[in-house]
Amino acid sequence: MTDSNPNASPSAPSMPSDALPPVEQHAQQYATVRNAHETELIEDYVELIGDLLTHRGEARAADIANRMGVSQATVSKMIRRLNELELVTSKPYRSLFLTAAGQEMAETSRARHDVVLNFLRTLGVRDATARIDAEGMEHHVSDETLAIMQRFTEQQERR
Amino acid sequence: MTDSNPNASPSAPSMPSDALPPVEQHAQQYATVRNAHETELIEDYVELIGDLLTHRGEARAADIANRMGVSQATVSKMIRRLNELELVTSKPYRSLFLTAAGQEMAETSRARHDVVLNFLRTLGVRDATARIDAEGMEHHVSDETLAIMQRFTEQQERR
DNA sequence: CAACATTGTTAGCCAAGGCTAAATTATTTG
DNA sequence: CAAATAATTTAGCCTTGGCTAACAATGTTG
Repeated sequence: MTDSNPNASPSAPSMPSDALPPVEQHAQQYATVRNAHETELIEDYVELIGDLLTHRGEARAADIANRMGVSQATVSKMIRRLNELELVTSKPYRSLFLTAAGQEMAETSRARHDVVLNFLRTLGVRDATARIDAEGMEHHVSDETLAIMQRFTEQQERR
Repeated sequence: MTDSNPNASPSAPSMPSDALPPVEQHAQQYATVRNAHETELIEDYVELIGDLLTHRGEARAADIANRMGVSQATVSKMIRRLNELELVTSKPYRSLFLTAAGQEMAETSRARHDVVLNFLRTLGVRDATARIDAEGMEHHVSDETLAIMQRFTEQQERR
């Protein structure tokens, strides 16, 4: 057996470079990230479809492809998946709609996204940068952290 | 052509739900995220190997597998990739070492990781949560945001 | 030092998420 | 309303990053 001393100095509260966390905790961190990766693309598509429906009245595959920056073929394949997951309904060659589950996911994602984006802006990050960072961070922020970000943003606004 | 009005109300500074960003910017956001995904696993492995070398003196495939929470076969395959990318050197059945490029990547990743982790702690996020969130956020935080996080943490500490 | 346990590698499978090229369906317009 | 254009889908390819099972090398210990 290697790694026989799994938790040398479990928490050295804010030093430059901590010791390694206990094996189980460490593995849990990575597992959480892998997990997030599985759902995040799905959420991004659903969120985008929701936004297109809200702001444009319809969500066409071509628009999604343009905004995602991928080929139409990729979008078409993805829509099939979203259909299987019962997040969208679609008739061939027609615009998309969200199921109830899809709408809920879209709203949740949108809300998280907004909290993160506004938090970054409040911190003083430039708008374009904040948008890029928020897109990536959105799926990796726990509910706990999200709540703290929200509170922080509100406090700053109340100045 | 659909989506013919690409930038209705380009920036409404901090309202609950913004309008859609211009198509090119929107595509850029997603492209940045996709890009990050390509490198982040590599960086996580390299960072972990660096940490194991620092704190344990050696980096064995079994330890990596345990800490990553994946099978040894997966690690073995990954090590081959890291070798091809000239980030690590390895002899069969022996411990790993980082090349100069690998060391640089490990240090950079570690530094980013620490900034994000300490920022979250400073915000008031619980340690275990902060560790999980930092692991995911690390690869999606721009240099600009990172600098702001660093400054924020330092300011709070100086109270 | 032989047997057993641990560690590492290889082969072969799978799903996801990209792509291009070709075929099909809708829509617009001369 | 026919022809041209645009949108969508399908087929087939590729890479990544997981997995299990079988095999090979190394290390440990009775």
